[in-house]
Amino acid sequence: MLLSKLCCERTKDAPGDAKILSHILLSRAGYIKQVANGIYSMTMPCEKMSQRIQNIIRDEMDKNDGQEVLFPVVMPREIWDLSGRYSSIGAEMVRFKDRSNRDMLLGMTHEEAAVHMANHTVSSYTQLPMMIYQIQTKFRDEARARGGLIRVREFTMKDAYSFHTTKEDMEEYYMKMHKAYQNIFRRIGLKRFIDVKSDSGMMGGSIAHEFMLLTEVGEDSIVLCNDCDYRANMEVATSIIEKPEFEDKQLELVDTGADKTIEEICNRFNVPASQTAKAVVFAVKGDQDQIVIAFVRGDLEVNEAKLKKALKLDVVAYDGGVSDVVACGNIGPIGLDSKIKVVYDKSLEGTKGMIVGANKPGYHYVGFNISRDVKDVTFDDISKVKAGDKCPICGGTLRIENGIEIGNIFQLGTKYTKSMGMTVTGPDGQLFNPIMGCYGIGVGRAIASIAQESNDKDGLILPISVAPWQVHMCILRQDDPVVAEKANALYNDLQSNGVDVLMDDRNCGAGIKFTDADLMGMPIRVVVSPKSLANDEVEITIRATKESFKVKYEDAISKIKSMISEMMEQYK
RNA sequence: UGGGGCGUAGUUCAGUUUGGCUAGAACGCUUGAUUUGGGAUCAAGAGGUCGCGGGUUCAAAUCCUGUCGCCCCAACCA
Repeated sequence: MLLSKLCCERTKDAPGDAKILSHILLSRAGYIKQVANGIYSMTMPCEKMSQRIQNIIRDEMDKNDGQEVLFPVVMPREIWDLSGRYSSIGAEMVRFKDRSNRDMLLGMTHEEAAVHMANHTVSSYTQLPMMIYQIQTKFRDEARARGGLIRVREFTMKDAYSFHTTKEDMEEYYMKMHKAYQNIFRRIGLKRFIDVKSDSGMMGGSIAHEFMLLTEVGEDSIVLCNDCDYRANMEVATSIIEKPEFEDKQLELVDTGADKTIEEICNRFNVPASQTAKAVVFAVKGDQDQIVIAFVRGDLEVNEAKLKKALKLDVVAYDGGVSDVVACGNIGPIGLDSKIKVVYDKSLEGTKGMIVGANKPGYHYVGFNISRDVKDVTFDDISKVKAGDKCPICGGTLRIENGIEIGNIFQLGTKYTKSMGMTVTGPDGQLFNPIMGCYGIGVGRAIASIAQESNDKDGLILPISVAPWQVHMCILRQDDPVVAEKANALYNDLQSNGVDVLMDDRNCGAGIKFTDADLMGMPIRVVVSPKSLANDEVEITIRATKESFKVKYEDAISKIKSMISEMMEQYK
């Protein structure tokens, strides 16, 4: 490809609204152009990178007997009614009517389509296990897209669906896909990625893992142990809660004046926050009258994902004032309206000598003993892990990092096969619902992740496994006919030797060419100039290290080819 | 869905507070000359319904109003 003709404009300035590095660099290099909120066009270099990533994904899927298929982008309401998700998914799913007034939708995930396909093709257990996958555009009308390609509304995704006769078979396959995912992320050149246990969310099912790129700009919080390999998404992370013992005293109602916050109470009584309990008010989603109060120890926070799981209810922050609930701010466990649903965190189990609100203006209880003072309490793990907590596996110290979700795998079970009525004849001649797994990777997000992780002050540093071109040739003194001829000959020979080359054939200064080459990030730069040609040499520079050396013109092709295969080694 | 910010040339922005001459700069682009190893110099040039609609005014990029779009924070997020 000749750079002079490439539809891809590099700029010195990033768009004013680009805030994070991957967005800035991909924009400046001309790889992406925003068309609307969360909707981007990709120029040729970006699309080539996308295709290389897709081919690596394909390779790993095919190694696991995946069958590439294509589901429709537009689906009728009916198959989504079967799974119940036509109504359970909100505004994120784009719905519309076709010309004959039928309800249609844009695919945001394809479990329904996968089950529909499998249901009409598989009738015997002898056809299982089977995995089908596609690489296709999805549309999710996100409440807020952000960060360039990090979180978009329209994106290319690989989604795979496997069908099994037994749970054991599904679990075994799940582990294979887990391994395939690690291979994919390593092969596209990501370094700081990990897998974490995650919440299965609205996908349903039991076990799920997310693959995360650790980066400060990540939207997810990940809990990691410094001493063992425990790691989990904040949504499901647990820790060993240390429980300091406080003296068991008689329950006493104390006038605490205007003091309300944990901090004020701690100061008044000179006690640690862990000797208090705090109440956080929620309401059931869609019904602000149905109030839920979560009690956690004063030094902890409520983890909403865990709370929802414990309640088996979707809750949201209560938007009314606290005084609507108990007529004052001092919410406590004693004497609450029985209509209010109450959840206690495990951190409060067995506690004595605590200070809690009294549900009475200006008063708190001191000496609260939960097993003595409250009837029929059950405890759930609903608190958030904090940095410095003890690891639930080894007792080591936990830390928290941010991450971008780059892939996820779910053990779905029979959620979709059952609801959509997919049955297969088993070995015993009886019908059963196949057990499913599903596995997703966002291709655009992978590109953003590479850009986010692999760069320096001058621009992108693309791994050779995904770089749109392996070699970026710069011709200095394009106007010199000898140089131009030699450069063109090298360009053609490299291509006929199977090397992907981008050649900067513009008649402009060296600085401009080097700056653009650095920004665009191809792994190998080859400079052809009068200076080097005077010694019958060309200059080769490695983008990642800026290491530079000269080779004889006639040796250039073999040297470059051997460099490429050497560089490719680590992405095999 | 709350809160905040922004919309002026291909790009990044100034100008809006306090209405007033032909709407500006830099980068990019075109032409010519001189240049040519880390974003060159000189000269000439093209490029704008100031997001869109309505209103106030002798006069609107500027004030009022409606609307659309974009960004950030929070909530949400298979």
